[in-house]
Amino acid sequence: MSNTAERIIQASLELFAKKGFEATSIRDIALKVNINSATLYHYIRNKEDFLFSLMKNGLGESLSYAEEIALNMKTPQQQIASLIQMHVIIHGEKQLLTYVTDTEYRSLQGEHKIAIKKIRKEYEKIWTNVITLGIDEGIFNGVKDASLTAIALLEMCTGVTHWYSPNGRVPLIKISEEFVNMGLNLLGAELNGRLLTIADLELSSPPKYQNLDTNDYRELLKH
Amino acid sequence: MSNTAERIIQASLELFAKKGFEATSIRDIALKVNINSATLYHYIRNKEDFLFSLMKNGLGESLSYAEEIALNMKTPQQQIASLIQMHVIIHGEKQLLTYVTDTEYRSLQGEHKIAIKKIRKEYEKIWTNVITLGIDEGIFNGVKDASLTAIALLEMCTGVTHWYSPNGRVPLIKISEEFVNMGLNLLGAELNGRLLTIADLELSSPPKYQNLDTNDYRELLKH
DNA sequence: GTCTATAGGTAGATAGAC
DNA sequence: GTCTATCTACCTATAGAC
Repeated sequence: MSNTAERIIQASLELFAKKGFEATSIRDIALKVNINSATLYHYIRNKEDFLFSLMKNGLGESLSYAEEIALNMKTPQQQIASLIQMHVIIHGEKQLLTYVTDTEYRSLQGEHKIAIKKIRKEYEKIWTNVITLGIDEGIFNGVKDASLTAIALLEMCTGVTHWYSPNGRVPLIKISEEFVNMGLNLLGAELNGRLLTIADLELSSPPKYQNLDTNDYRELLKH
Repeated sequence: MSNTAERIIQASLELFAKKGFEATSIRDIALKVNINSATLYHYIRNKEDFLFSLMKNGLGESLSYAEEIALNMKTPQQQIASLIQMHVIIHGEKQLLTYVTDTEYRSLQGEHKIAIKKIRKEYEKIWTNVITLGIDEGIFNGVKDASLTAIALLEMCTGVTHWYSPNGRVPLIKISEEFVNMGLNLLGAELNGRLLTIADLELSSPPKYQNLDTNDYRELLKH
């Protein structure tokens, strides 16, 4: 795969994140990559299809991680903690992609919009199921409505993509741990009469999501 | 103030929310209001200035509510509970305005961008201060980093604007109460060894933010 | 307060040469 | 794989009549 393809993807993500998809023109991307705008169409079918590929790729990866966690982690506490940590780290490490994915849904059309909505729903369903299980088993005693709780937690964690900076005061791994603790608090997960924390859980450490920048971009383009 | 002005604002909010600001043309708005696109410029200076006015108005109202809460509520528990409830209800009742305000920051330019950022920071500061106070007084024992906690809570509550539906399963007032409970859990606010809930707090009830649709639109337009 | 007409520019996308 | 040239459509905004 050519270097030009990777540069197109990187430049597009930067522009889409900074200016927004609609405000970014084909010529803006071409200028940043230092190619002619007509050359872009050798790599992409059209602008909207390109956005769809980016979003599908980003969401698909998160979904497969979530499925793996739901399968491999034993207790609801470990499952929700791992989901939170994975979600936060991905939204920090792959900030441009998650930011674009989270903000440009409106620019999708027809079947593309339906397909992305479906992936989102599957992802959310995994969170809801884990929380439902935790409530039913009497582990999460601070909440009653699993759907509402899942959506609240998801929005809280997704928000990381809006404010996180790699140069910020708190490193991403620490942020992810604090978010796990806040999540466990929110759920009312207790251990021996005190609030459960991430230190009480045996999670795979360090999480394998930490280095995600070696992406395979092949599926994002038309060839 | 003419009826046309209100219809312009309503149509614009609907289009900006559905398609996005950049994807909405002056002609789209004019068509929806059933006027010529040139007539629009009798009411607005230009498209970007109009967006700024909408956002400034929306954020300014939230900020003044937050200032009132910080001033009138006595304890950090009451303050954060009221802030959460107010934020959630506003994001449900004024969904179009908050949605546009929360998603179109990128389309602002120069001084407008700076001004909106400043209001956001002031608003966030109120939340951070309340949480700091609660931590210092030993009331919020589940968190340590007030800034991180404030931003997490804010993102969680702001998310309501993305998924809330007036026709949904749970009424807005109930959602706001659940969010207060989740927020208190997250902070680790306890009472006699158990998690504090909204029922333990004496909040003004029903909240005055419930009916907000009688807006004064005068400041949003150029006259 | 609303219109017609239009200026001046940029948009996404394609044809076809090399 | 990259370019020049270009089509058609649409964009924001304004001038000026009524």
